[in-house]
Formats: sequence, C-alpha cells, structure tokens
Amino acid sequence: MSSPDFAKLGAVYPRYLNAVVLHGLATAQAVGMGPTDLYAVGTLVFHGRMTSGELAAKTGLTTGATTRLIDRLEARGLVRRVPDPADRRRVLVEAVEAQGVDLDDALAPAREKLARVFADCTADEIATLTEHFERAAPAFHEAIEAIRDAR
Amino acid sequence: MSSPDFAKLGAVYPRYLNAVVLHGLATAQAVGMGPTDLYAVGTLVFHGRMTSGELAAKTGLTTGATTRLIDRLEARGLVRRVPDPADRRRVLVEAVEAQGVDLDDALAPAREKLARVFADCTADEIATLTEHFERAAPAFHEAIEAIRDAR
DNA sequence: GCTAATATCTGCACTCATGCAGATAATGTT
DNA sequence: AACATTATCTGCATGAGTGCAGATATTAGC
Repeated sequence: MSSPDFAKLGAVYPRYLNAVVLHGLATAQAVGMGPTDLYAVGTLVFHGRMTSGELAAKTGLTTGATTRLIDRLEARGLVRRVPDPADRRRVLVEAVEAQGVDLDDALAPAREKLARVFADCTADEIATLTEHFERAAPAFHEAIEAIRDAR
Repeated sequence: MSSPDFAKLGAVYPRYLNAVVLHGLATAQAVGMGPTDLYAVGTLVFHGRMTSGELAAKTGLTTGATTRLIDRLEARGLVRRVPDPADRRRVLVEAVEAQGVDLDDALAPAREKLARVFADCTADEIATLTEHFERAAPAFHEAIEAIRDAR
C-alpha cells in the first residue's frame, strides 16, 4: 500500500471548501437572508437553544443588534423566542425544526446532485465519508473559536 | 458487506455542511469582507479570469455595483484588473494568486485542525475522500446554477 | 464616416444592518 | 427594603453596499 497522496488532496480540498461556502451564500441570498442571519441560524442549529446574550457573543454583535437579528429570524419563522422559566429577564432562542419551505426549495438542487454523488459509493466509502464528516464538523467549529479569539 | 448506511450519513452531513459554511462566514468576517466580496473572490478562484460583466451576472449585481465590488477587492489586493487586448471596452478580473496575508492567518486554525483529522486516515481513506471532494465540488456549482436560474 | 450597440464607470439617493446610549424589567446583595 | 447588577429591548444616527440613470469609451453595422 502506498502512502497517502496528500499533494492531490491539498490541490482538491480548497476548491471543494470554496464550492460549499459559495453554495451556502447562494442559498442564503436566494431566500433573502444576509450573512449574519445565516450565521445565526447555523449557530443555533449546531449549538442548540441559547440566550439572546449568548447569541450576541457568538455572532460578535451588540445585544441591541442581536435583538433586531432575532426579530428578523422570528418574522421569517426560522427561530422562536422562549422565555427562560428560571430567569425571566432572559430570552432563549431556538431554531424552529421545520425550516421554511423556501429554504427547503433552495436546498433541493444540492440534495439531488449530491445524492447522485453518494449513490455511486460503496458501503465502505460511505462509512469513510460519514466518519470524516463527523470528525471534521467539530474541527471547523474549533477553528471558528480560534478565529474569534484571535481578534 | 452490508448496504450503505445512508440514514447515518443523512444525520451527519447537514451538520457538517453547516459547519463549513459557518467557518467560511467567520473567516470572511475576520478579514472584514462582506458576503458579496467573499462570493466574488470564490467565484473568480473557481472559474478563473472573467470580465466585469460576467462577474456581475454570476453575483447577480448590476454592472455599476460590480465596478464598486471590483474596486473593493482590488484595494485589498485580492483581485487584479487586466485590460482585454481583444476588446478594449472590457476589463478582465482575476484573483491574485498570493492571497492576502491576513486571509492566510484566518485560515490557519482550520488548516491545522483539519490536518489532524486527515492525518489519522489510511491511504485508501484519503483516496476515497479526495475523490469525493473532486466530485462534490462541481455538484455544488451545478446546484448554485440551479438556484440562480430558479429565481 | 456615421450611427447604433456594448462594456465599464460615476453621481446620486436609498435601504438596511449595526453601534451606541438610554429605558425597562428582573434578579442578586446587603 | 433599598440598591446595584444583569438581560433584553427601543430610539436615533451612521455607514456600507446597492440600484438606477446617465456619462464615457470602444466596437460593430450600414
């Protein structure tokens, strides 16, 4: 068995990440969402319910701007405000499970085209890919923390 | 050999894509770039040099707004204007190969953490992943086209 | 050569997200 | 019970990105 071909990976991977990010931006634009809104929803989906203040910290916005952010997302039905029973000053924000229909429509092409890519894979390959995705996702989130802390 | 576990993939994959997009947004924000600027640079890197008008079509902006977009990117040194020798009305825009140092810094954490993920893979796994990235990138770009055309 | 069409650029105005500062409500502290 | 602290929200102002319409330069057609 030969050693891993990291050179080829290094050539392919940046273009791949680029494509994923571009697709994310195109999707957001298609449903009329700005980058902050997209980021906030993604953060809430990943980390789960959090307070308005925590969301402000994650996004780097002031608490005032975050209030407006939540207003926008709530108006779109992407997010829900839940009063914190333990501390009635606080507002918990959570992503609504059934995301908007328009968002679903915008993601349909990617779903279809990627399903075709995955369909050609063997069971072993799917297992390899799944494990990679499982490990890479936290790595990206750690990198996000590092970027934020560096500022 | 069992059949591919698409159920698990379906559970893991959206969170992974979410993480990639979030990281892209955080990176852009860290270097003070807006979503359009990020999208434009990514498009130029992927598709290579193109005219101002073509970039306008890709981004969905008017030609006027695109002029300002190119101004911003050029001021940052991310992009270069090249006069078209065949048609002197036209301006070709191309990504500068040596991207800004600050962008490189912002990507460093991701590089490091992902290198660790890839380091644990066998040569076969790297090959599987590389092939997937190679096939998925065009799929995302096709999806982008589909989203754009649908509007 | 003259006119029409095309590509990019510029002036102006507008929208929208955001920061800032103060207001309101709730909790903790003594 | 009074006061300080904390969390979210609101009013106002600002700035960045964008559309629109017209200007300029170049090419194509007759």
